[in-house]
Amino acid sequence: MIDFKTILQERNLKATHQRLAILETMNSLKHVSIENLYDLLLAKYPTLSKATIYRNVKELITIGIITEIKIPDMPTNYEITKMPHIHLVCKICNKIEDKIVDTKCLIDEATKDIGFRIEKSSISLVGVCSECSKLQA
Amino acid sequence: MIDFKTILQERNLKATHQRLAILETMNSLKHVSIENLYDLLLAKYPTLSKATIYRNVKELITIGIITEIKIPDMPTNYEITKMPHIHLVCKICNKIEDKIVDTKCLIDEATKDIGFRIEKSSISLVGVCSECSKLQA
DNA sequence: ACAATATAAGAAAGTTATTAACTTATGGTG
DNA sequence: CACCATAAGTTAATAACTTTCTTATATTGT
Repeated sequence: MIDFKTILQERNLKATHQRLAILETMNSLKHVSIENLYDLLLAKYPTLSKATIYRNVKELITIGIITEIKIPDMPTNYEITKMPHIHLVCKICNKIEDKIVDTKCLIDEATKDIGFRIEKSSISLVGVCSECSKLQA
Repeated sequence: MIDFKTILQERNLKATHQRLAILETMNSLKHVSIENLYDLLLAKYPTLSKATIYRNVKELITIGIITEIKIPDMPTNYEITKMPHIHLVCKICNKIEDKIVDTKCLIDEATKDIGFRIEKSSISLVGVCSECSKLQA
C-alpha cells in the first residue's frame, strides 16, 4: 500500500479524493487509459469530469509519480512510475505485462560508434501471450 | 530511388500525386508527423486536404508500406517500412536516428520464463545526441 | 471542531485532431 | 481518348483535449 496522500502533500498538491482514486486505480490495474480511468471512476464519483482526469494525469506526470506509455496500436496508457521496465504486449487479448530486463547491452550496442548519451528507454515487445497461443492452436 | 508507383499499383492503389508525394517525403525525411507532411506538401499542392493525408497514411499503414512510430513526448511519426530497427531520440534537438541492433538477446531474456511469442518490437532510446552534448558542456 | 484561504473540482465552452459523407476530379484501362 | 473506378477536396461531424469560470473542499492556524 503506497502512501499516495503523503506523496501528494510533499509535492504541495492537495490529496483530493479524485487524485487518490486515479493513483489507486493505476496502482491496482497497472496500465490504464484516460477512457478506462473515466469509466471506472465515474461509478464511484458520478459528478466526475473528464477535465479533472486530463488535468490530473498531466500534473501527476509533471511531478513524476505517473508515466505515460505509448504502445503501437493502443491508446496511450499510464502507470505508476516504478523501476525501469519493458512492456510485453499481447496483440490478441491486449494484456500488458511488465518485465524488468537488463537493457545495458542493447544500449551499449546501439550507441557504440556514436556519441549518444541515453537517459531513458521505451521498449514494447508485441506478440501473443501463452494463454492466447493455446487458444489459437 | 524506390519505385513507389509500382508498389502502389501492385496493391491495387492508384499512384496519385498525393500518395507518391507522401511516400517520397517520408523516404527523404525518414520520420514525419501528419502535421509535418501537411505543411510540407501544401506548398506543392495548394489544394491539398488534410483528410487526404489522414486517409492515405492509414491506408499505407494497412498495406504495410509505412509504419507508425510512437515515441515518448513526441507526436506520432511515420516512416517507410524497412528492416526492423530501433530509434535513438535526442530530447534536445528532437532528432530521430535509426539504428539496427540485435534484439534477440533482449527478447530471450524478457520471455525466458513466460510463454510469450514476440512478433515485433518497438524500441526508443531517449537521451542527448553528441552535437547537443557538446553545446551543453 | 472552525474559519480563512488557496487550490482543485465541475460545468461548459473552446480548440485541435481525426473521421465520415458527399461531390468533383483523375489515374489506369480498353 | 473515353469510360469508370477510385481518390481528392470540401464540409460537416465526432472525438480528444484544454481553458475559463464558478463552486466546493483540503489544509492551516486558532
